[in-house]
Amino acid sequence: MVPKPVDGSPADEADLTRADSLAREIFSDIANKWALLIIEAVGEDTRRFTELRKQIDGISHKMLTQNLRMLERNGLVERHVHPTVPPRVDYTLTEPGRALRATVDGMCEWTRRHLGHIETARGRFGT
Amino acid sequence: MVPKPVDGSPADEADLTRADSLAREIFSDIANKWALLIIEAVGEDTRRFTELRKQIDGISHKMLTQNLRMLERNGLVERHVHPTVPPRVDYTLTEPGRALRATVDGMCEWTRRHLGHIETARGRFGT
DNA sequence: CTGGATCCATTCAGATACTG
DNA sequence: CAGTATCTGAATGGATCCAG
Repeated sequence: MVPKPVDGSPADEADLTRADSLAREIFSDIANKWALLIIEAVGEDTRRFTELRKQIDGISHKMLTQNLRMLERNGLVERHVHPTVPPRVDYTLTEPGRALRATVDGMCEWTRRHLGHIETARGRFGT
Repeated sequence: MVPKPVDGSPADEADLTRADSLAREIFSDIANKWALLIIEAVGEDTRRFTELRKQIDGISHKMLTQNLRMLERNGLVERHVHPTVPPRVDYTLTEPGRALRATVDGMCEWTRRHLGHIETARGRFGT
């Protein structure tokens, strides 16, 4: 990510470590199962809360809201509340969100492509 | 990943759900902070246990071994034990591991590119 | 040096109940 | 429908000790 806090010039050392720790924090946020699956699930469309809940399968009400808030906080998804009754909330990816999704697509594609290799690797490993 | 268990032809339904659940399991394995950071850290080179430990910073002895075992089990890293004393163990990425690393690179690049956007998004969000 | 095992605090995540 | 809050068991992760 950022090479390493090898030791910078005293002047911008603080900035470097701040940027670095921010990067690590963001990375930790998004490098989790649910966040990535949610980003995948929203896709190019606009999705409602319940749609996402059904689409992701296995995710709990709590984890979905929690991760959606986190993604919103980091500016990856946008939240549109329609002041109707019953309420309707639409989620869409922001531009950075869509950019991230492209790389997540890569991971999904990777998973599909290497399913076989992984299965045999597990066999050799002994479970 | 795999669209959804919408309902397949009875014949291969079992296979589909098996492949699907396997894919989800793998995705859950690798979509975690440490696994991705380790893959990044090993890179094109061959790395020793202690090198990784120093390079990743923040990772504990336990998490490193645990994740290395998991990555090995899934055939993403290879483990070479030199029967010397003191022992020396080298880790390298397998071909699938390197392929995955390419997509992880994308995520790192993404993080760098959008640091600014995220910081301002957080400001607007109110923390 | 590498790595397993154990103990223990913290965190996480599911279930449930309650609002607008 | 969407979301918050709380309670509780389960999983996580760090520290430490031991071994080849």
